[in-house]
This record gives sequence, C-alpha cells and structure tokens, in this order.
Amino acid sequence: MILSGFAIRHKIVGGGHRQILSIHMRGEAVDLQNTLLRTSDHSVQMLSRGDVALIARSKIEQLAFERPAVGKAMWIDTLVDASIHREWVANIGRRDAKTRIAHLLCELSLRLKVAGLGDQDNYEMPLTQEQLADATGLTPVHVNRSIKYLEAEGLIERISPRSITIGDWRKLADFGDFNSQYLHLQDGEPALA
Amino acid sequence: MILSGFAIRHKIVGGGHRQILSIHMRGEAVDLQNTLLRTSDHSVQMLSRGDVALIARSKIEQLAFERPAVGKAMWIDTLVDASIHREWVANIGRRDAKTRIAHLLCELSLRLKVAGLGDQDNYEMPLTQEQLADATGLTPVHVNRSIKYLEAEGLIERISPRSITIGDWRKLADFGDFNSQYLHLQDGEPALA
DNA sequence: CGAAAACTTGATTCCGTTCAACACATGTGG
DNA sequence: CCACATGTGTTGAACGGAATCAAGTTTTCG
Repeated sequence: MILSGFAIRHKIVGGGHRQILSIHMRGEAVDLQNTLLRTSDHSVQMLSRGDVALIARSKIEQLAFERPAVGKAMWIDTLVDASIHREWVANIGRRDAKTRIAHLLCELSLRLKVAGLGDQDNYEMPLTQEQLADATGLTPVHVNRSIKYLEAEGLIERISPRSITIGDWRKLADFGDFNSQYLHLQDGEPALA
Repeated sequence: MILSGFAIRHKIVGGGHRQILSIHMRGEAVDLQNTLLRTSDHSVQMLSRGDVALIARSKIEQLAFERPAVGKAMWIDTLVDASIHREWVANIGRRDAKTRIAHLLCELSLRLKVAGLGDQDNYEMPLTQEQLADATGLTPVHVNRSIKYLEAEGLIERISPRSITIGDWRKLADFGDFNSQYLHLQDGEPALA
C-alpha cells in the first residue's frame, strides 16, 4: 500500500529490454496479485523515495473473507487493475507512438488528480522519458520526439521537461483516443461498487 | 462460462484497428470483470459456434461471499487473468514479431493442453492469421511471414495451415522467450490456491 | 462445384530504431 | 568555488522491421 511516492511493476524480457506493466501512486495497493498467487510473475519497484505500508498476507485474506464489503472492494481493485492492463495492451498494440504517449498523458492526468497529486490540466510527470519509453514499448528517443510533437501541435505545454500543462483537455483526449471509462472512476473517485 | 468453442475479448481503437485482449477456452469464466464492474470496457465474442453457460450476477456475488472457498477461487481466477494481461503487455511491447508469435504459440500450447483440447506439441490453432495479428499487434501479412519463418527454422511444422506441431518444445520456448510461470498452473492444472 | 474466406508471396514505403553528439541541470569531492 | 562526473533531455542522420499495396493460391464449406 503506497502512502507517498510512485511505484512501478515491470518485467525484463529476453533481449534485456524492460517493459513497465503499471504505474502506482498514493493510495493504491500494488501487490494483491503477489499476495494471493504465491509465485510472483514480475517485479515491483519504487521510482523515488516514498513510504509504503506492508500488510501481512494472512491479514489480507482474513479481512477479505470476514468483512464482505472489504473483500468486495479488494476484488474490485484487482478488476480495475486488470482493466487498465487491457487498455495498455490496446494502447501498445494498436496505437501509433504519438497517440500512445498522448493517451498515457491523459491517464496520468486523471489518476494524479484522483490521488490528489496534481490538477487535471497541470501536473508533474513522475516518469523520466526513458521510463515512459519502457511503459509504452518505444525508445527514449522516440518518446522525446513524440512529446515534442505534441508540444509543437499545442496539445501540451512544458515550462520544464517534467511539467505537463494541458491547454485543451478535450483536444488531447481526442488526439490520444482516450476514454476514461476503463479507469472505472465514479464522480472522480475510485470505483467501489 | 465456456463449455465448448473459443471466445475472445477485444477492443476497437480510434483508427478502427482491433486489439484482441485475451483468448478463452473451455472451462474458463470469461466475464467476471463485467459482472462486478458495472460498465463494460471491452467486447466479448465467440470465435466459432460453441456453448456457454450464463450465470446471473447476483448468483455470482452470493456464491462468492457465502462460500469462501468458491470466492477465493473466483478471485484467483481474476488474478491469473491479470497476470496473463501483463505478459501480453510485455510480449507486445518488447518482443519482435517472430518472438512474439512463438511466445503466443507456446501459451496456446499449454492452455489447450490444460483444457484437454490438444497435445502440448501438436494442436489445432483456434485463430485465423488475421486474429493472430489482432492479438499480437501485428498485420496479418507479417504474422504469416513470422509463422513461415518459424517453420523454415524447424521450430514448428504444419501439415495444414492451422495445425501446429512443435518438434522440440524447449527450443520453441527458448526462441519465444517463454516461461510458463505467468500462467500460474500447478501440475498442469489451473491454480486454485 | 463454386464462392468466399483464409493463406501466401512480392515490391515498396514508412514509422520507429539505432547510433552518435551535444545540451543542460544537479550534485559531489577536491 | 570550480572541475568533473552523472543522469536526463534534445537533436540529426542512417537504417531496418513491420506496414502497406497488390496479386495470386489454397482451403473451407454451403
């Protein structure tokens, strides 16, 4: 459970390349997967110094089954997680680089807002361009070019490399083929039922 | 719940391209996601004529919470589902076309065996090459070339376009950078704890 | 059998990679 | 405080894997 900072889950494939599987921020339970499924199929890593709370596996299971409401919430958490994975499959598999980056910028925009870590149209990018590359299945060089393109098109502004300002949110979302449905947010809150 | 035949989950992205998100076969519960999360973020489709059993959402929830063992099994099912999604993200994001196809061939090999629908080194491919393309984020033409390459290299044999025979399983798995861990099978059975 | 669907193959194009410098900030030890 | 290392971001040139376009061929199935 992340209290502050950012975490990622990733895998290293044969050629030594890395794929970032998901990005996690304050208030999210990163590792229910590895808790219930005994063998871990990926690695978890903090991006920066931050605080996490550890909860024993046995406590989790106990809680889940003694308190149905909590159990359901945890289950739904894993389902939302899977939903985001599916959108990433589609994003990486079928969108070109510029669209892909725009899509991720939109996802982060909304999720950071929900976590209380930024404004919907102005936030601090938690990832380096190299990490963005590993998240989108691109190279750092091409990530840079895609960001520069979005900037040149006026879809985003950047006063420093990591600050993202979205002038017209709707326009970026359209360009990035972004529909927030897959995040399963309700009234700007994480889904609970 | 699929009794016979094959189903896929897919999404259509902006440009009209399709991404297949997962492939499902006999004995699998396809749609727990859409059951618990009210709004559906993707489509489900049968690939061929087949039988399915429908179970009411209310029954699912009731069962899950009144019978902890069943509830846990369903939860684990969704976790394995997510684990496969993650491997697909890595497969599509960071492996080249030939490796990617080889990897999928290995996954299908094992899963079809578990479902009792084929031998580990000889099975009938349930997808057309166009569907393989939509599953791997490639074009049909390039899928064909990749398969032909694997055949030319002696990693697979095909007496008809859809029959896959794997001469040396270990060799194909190595080429496809395949490690079955993410499927969370135990003794060739689906994981239950 | 005949038509549609699926598969195969060739030629060409292009998006994203690779290789290579360089710019710029931050920090660190002498 | 400067010299220098290090990580991150930026830009250019050339290359290459996969896409696209276009024609066949084979398989499937009503």
